[in-house]
Amino acid sequence: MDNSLHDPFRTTFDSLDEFADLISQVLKCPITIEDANHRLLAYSTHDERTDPARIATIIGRRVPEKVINQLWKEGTIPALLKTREPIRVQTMNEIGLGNRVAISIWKNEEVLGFIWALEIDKSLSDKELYQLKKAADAVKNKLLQLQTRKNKKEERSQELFWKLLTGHLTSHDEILDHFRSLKITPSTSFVILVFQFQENINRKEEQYIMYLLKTIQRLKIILYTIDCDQLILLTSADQIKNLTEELDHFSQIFVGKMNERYKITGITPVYSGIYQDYQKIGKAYNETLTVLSIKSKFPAETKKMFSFQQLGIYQFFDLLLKSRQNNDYVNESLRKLHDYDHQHNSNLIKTLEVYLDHDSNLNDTAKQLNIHTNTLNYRLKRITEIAQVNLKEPNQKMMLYIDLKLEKYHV
Amino acid sequence: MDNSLHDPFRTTFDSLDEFADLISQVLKCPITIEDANHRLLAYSTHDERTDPARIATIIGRRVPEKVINQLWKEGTIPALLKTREPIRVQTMNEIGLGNRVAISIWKNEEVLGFIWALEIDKSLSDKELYQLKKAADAVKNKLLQLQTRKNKKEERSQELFWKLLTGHLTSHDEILDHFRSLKITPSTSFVILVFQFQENINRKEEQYIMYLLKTIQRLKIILYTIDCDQLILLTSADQIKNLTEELDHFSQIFVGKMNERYKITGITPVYSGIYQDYQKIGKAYNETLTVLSIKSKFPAETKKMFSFQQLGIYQFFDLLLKSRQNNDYVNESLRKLHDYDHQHNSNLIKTLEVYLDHDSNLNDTAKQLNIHTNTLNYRLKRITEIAQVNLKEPNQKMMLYIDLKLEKYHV
DNA sequence: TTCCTTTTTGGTGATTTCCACAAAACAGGC
DNA sequence: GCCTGTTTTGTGGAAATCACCAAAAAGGAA
Repeated sequence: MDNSLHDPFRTTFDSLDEFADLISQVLKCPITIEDANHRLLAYSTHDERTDPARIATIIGRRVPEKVINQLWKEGTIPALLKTREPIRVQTMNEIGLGNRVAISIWKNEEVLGFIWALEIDKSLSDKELYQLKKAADAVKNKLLQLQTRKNKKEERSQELFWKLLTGHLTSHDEILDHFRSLKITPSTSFVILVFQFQENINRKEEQYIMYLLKTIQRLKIILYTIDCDQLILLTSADQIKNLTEELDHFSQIFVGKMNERYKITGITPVYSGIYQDYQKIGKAYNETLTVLSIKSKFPAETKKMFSFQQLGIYQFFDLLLKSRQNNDYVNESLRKLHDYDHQHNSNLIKTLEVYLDHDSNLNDTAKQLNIHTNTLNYRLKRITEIAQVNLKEPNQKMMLYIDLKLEKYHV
Repeated sequence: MDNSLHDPFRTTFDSLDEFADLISQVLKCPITIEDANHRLLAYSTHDERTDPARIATIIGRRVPEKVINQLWKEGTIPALLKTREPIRVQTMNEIGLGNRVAISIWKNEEVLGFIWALEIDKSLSDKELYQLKKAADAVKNKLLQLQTRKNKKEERSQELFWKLLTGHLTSHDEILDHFRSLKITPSTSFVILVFQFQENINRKEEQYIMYLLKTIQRLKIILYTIDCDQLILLTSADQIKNLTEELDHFSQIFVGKMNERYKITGITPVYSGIYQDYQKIGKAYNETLTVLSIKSKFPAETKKMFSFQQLGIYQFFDLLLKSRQNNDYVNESLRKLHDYDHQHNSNLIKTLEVYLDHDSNLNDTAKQLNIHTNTLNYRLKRITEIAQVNLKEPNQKMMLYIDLKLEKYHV
């Protein structure tokens, strides 16, 4: 029938792969179907011509991160998220991407996925582009089904995650059973990663987050959930050499992209230590909450600290602050230095603080203060005289450092 | 009468000075009368011959400390405290002491004071020594009167001291009034000094203590009292350059002499910071009690710390310990190092601790550990690798130090 | 045993720290 | 203004630190 010629996709099909092959046959080019997060859903096998980007996508079952990044930068993805029309992409050799056409799959106002058609030897004609659009329309219900199935699984895994976070699962075997039933391979060591947002996360932002989590492929995320203004992740720490660096990097990318792509700012990343025992997920989660709480109290000093470990002395800061305030104790040494500074317009306190901040390194300190090394030496000598302290005693030194930092919060 | 010739001292006299002159006339030599604590009570003026030690005693209204020390070492004072017979002392030029005879003044089993007779040109005959003994007997009642008068004053000053220690006197003027009425000149700055004994201080020990306090002349003691197993002193901090050193020295002498002279051991000295405001005596006292409490909890690490200031980080030690135990947190870095030490029979933990104890000084640390500097350097490099820490970050370093110390108390 | 890795020790030279001394700059009081 | 004491900067030399390399010693696994 003429009708069937006009729309060859008005037919039933069992699997998405079958449908990909159908499109491929009609358009005479290799076809790939992805979900909204650039995970591979199906690909045609009928046509063996392809390019490196497509191979990588099929092998990894998702579009490589650098390809996604490039497509964002260069505008393809933003365009696909706006229009229902096909978008043509020019060859980008640096990421192994040949000429192709993409179209987004829509359900109401939401993008469910994408269809990619490689233009290996020839460009698609306008008619073929129209057919592609029809294909995108035809596939949407299938994708919707997949999505709801995935949503159900997601719900179950979120439930599991919350049980773990709140410490409701105490038996190791029970936990492993849950993982198995959700087809999650548990890792031998893990880290809890929390992103604190400035405001509660709404539906739209949640989609952005999911998109980013799926497309940033640096860390393996086992479970995730959202709680008001927090994004909580359970990530695997297996086979990562420099974990701290990796976590820092991941957080930085996440925060950076949330900002540049969606203009969401003020996200604070924080992570727990590494744990092997899944019963300790609750503990790890509490650790991150503690870090967030300390960071919110002392934002300036803890700016560059993201884990409990890194907090160092700030782990105890509110405890110390409270103790000092209760005993209304003043560090005599610091008082004397303050007095001296006041009377002589000097800045011994500042000198001491910078010196201690720089781990008693003369060169660095002098450089930071823009003074001669000998001047610094002289000042330090004066400090030991006036404050009656011995800067070679780690104990006294630490107390000075801590009291210096505490002073800033004496209201 | 023959009787009066035999005992020329059976007579009444108004003042002790008058009596000293009487003895001097009878024995034909200069006479000095001291109380049990070697404070000058009276001296003869009839005979102008004398020696440097006597001059110094009269000028300072007490026997100089070094003279007392010498007389203890050389056995005179211990002998005087045992026998009621006169004791002869040979010239000791190094302390300006000429030949002389001394006798102790007894009331029942207690020594109330001493009479000194200088043998400038001639030695006292046996008859004269016998007369000296009679003089000592005659003067005892006068001394007893003085003592009870002094005791009353002491009682009043102790009462004042307790009021100050417990913070019952809040008005500055009121405090000054009390001082004036007790004829005590208040100093502009003071320190509370507490000696913690191992057991309650009994009557005999109290006498020893009073004796030592009166004879150690390094610090000016304004008020003192005894509370069960504690000796509490209010000392002036005026006109002392290096107060800490002075306090350390005083404590050391006190503890040393209590041991060598009276075999009382296990005394822990402790002192407060310097305060100007007499209303803060209570605060200063509490400070010393805190120090004592911390020292009793962590005796090994706080061995050489005697003031709150010196405690440094140990000021918070029990707070930190409690916090760590509550959160059952383990420092990952230290755990890794411990693991490594265990597996490889190494001693990175020890190395790190000594290094931190020595304020990151390579030379000192290497010397203490009996290893080559390069070995130490190598180990430190390994430590940073294994523990994943940056030893140039004061924050991390401090946390390591603190956790290292805390570990020793994880039971 | 040999082989391999880890650890210790030694040596060298560039850089940094520490110390003493002195000249110059500066500030405050008179 | 001048005087005095404090602060800054400069110089120079001894000691310490740091970053290398390399040889020797130790310890473990095949």
